[in-house]
Amino acid sequence: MLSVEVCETEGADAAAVELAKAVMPPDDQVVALADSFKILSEPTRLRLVLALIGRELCVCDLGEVVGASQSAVSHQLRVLRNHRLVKHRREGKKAFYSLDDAHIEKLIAQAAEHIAE
Amino acid sequence: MLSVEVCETEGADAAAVELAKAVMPPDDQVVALADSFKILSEPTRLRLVLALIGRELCVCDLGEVVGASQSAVSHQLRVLRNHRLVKHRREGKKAFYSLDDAHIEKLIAQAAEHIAE
DNA sequence: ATTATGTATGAACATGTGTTCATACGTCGT
DNA sequence: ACGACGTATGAACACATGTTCATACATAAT
Repeated sequence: MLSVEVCETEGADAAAVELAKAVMPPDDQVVALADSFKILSEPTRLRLVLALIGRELCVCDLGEVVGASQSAVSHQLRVLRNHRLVKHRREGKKAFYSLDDAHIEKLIAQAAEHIAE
Repeated sequence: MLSVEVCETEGADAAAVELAKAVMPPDDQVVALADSFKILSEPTRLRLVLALIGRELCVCDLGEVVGASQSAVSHQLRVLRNHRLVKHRREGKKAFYSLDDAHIEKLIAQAAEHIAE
């Protein structure tokens, strides 16, 4: 049976190991979960999301709010877009972005509590 | 006054920009928040945390559960330790790790909801 | 003391990723 | 059609980071 090397000592809590293995989500779910966290793990992207809480902003304005270049903002917005965190609407030359995921704000609030420790 | 280049058009919603700037948390808080997310953004670390929910495991057993080498596990455990996400207890040759942050499980649960989309 | 097991750590390496630069695309006004 | 402004995108570059390898440290047994 597939089994990585375990502690040679039988002292290793085999029962706990089996339980942990049983509860561990499948690979793709873990990766997907990690990806979700990764999106908010970059200051620029996190600022973009924070800036969009409660309002709608165009790319140019987002650049000023988060203090990043137009190109950097556009690149990161694409990442957020691909992960369905934001949506955009075109009005003339401008593109207005807004949040597209209701869970995000809760997630951030939850993490903020963790920070407060 | 400090002000990055804004859209030349006055069409840019100046009021929204000011509001967004006002609400934006200070730099160090944003970075700290991003760091929190970053910790859980790597599959191996996330698996370690998931494995430790509800139980205590030694380094060796953790290696088997998450499917990583002893060295990799130890390195990542140090990261989790430095951020106070896990604590460890020594018993003989073994080092038993357990979660040290009550918020984590809620954070993960919250993110899991986001995944379900 | 010496050996064996479990864990920790530093260096090297490979990889992923965020920014900048240059440029292309789209829309509006003239 | 042409120019100006806002936005998007690809390539290159710099940098952060996760893994492996080798090795050191700690504890227990002989």
